[in-house]
Amino acid sequence: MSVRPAAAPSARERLLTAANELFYDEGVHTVGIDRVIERAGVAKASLYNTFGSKDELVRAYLEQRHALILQRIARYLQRYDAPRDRLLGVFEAQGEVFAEPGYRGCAFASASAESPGDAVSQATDSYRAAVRALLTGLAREAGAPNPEQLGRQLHLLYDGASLSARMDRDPSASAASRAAAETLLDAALAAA
Amino acid sequence: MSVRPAAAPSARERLLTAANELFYDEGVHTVGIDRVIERAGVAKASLYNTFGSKDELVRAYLEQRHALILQRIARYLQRYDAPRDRLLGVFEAQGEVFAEPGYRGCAFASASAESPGDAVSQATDSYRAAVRALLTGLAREAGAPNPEQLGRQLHLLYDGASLSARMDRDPSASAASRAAAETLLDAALAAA
DNA sequence: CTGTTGATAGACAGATCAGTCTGGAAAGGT
DNA sequence: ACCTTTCCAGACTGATCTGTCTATCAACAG
Repeated sequence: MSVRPAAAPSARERLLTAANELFYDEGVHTVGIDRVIERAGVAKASLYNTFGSKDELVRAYLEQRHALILQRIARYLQRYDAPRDRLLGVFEAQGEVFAEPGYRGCAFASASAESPGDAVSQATDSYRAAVRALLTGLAREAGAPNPEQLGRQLHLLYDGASLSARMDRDPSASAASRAAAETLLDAALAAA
Repeated sequence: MSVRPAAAPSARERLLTAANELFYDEGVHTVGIDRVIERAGVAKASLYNTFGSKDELVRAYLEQRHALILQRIARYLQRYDAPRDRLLGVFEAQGEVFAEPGYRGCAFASASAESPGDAVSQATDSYRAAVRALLTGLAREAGAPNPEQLGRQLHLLYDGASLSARMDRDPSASAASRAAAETLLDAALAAA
């Protein structure tokens, strides 16, 4: 909202930063309100004035992650021109994320398992629809005869890779998913 | 242990049954000890004498599910002879599970997101290793030149299907995963 | 009949959580 | 200088959770 040049971040921004770190690292359910406001250096009343409830703070946390993830992928795909490379680049971008030291799996999958509720469900549905649209669009650009079908299969790989990277503590899941995506893409193009 | 013909189930059995229903339906973290013992019709002291802690009860719950899931797949695969059909049958079996009314995703993925800890981690690692071995073995029987690689890719699809079926509330994820598995298998065999 | 074993019901302790409320301080516009 | 808005610090409520402990009861072996 504000156009502050480099001033102190607002209470809202500090809360979102703290929530993002704590919720992702330790889990939405494990981390209490007190931990968040302590790290943000903010009064409890400010949190409830700004967000209304913990559920809504969680929603804002997920919406922020949604935006950051898609930005990151878009930035990564800029380095490629060929549609085929751009499609496979999604899985390479995932590999970068997996390799980061604090990777703990898909924030949406974790949050929806930890604390089901309307706010989390809505944020999750929105994120998943965006990923699906991205993959379907890339499949279309790559010339797949049935982009919806290929997009869905790629989404399965995308989900499976994030789950596997977390549960097996193995970032190389992205290499396997990239290879599988390549196979699926080639098969789809061959059938055209 | 006991060889009772059809007598009353032991406290341990009743606890496991209650834990299985409640933990899976509502989440490991959400359901308290009191709910479990109430449904099992068992005293709290009996639970702690039998399992020692909630974490160990969760471990027993996951180990029970591990055994039941693999039994179910094995039973399903008995109807097929051809290695190719048996491999793809894993994804059909998954589809049966997805279509059940109370399906809420992979119990291991949920539990490890909800309550990380040694007991859950160990049970999860064991389950994932078993699934990986199953898929790799089927890939080998089907004649894949690199069964480990194909098994891993199939595991990605298996994980992705369970995550997608839950998060999108769409049991047809298994049809997409089966189709993708078929494509991956054919490509692996063609490369042989 | 009696002593032992194992189960039951439930109170209790100790900790933690979300959310409300009070009281006061700082900042910024007029 | 004043006033309004925003923010901070923290006490407090009521609920919930795991795990322990006491006390009672039933069955059964000797």
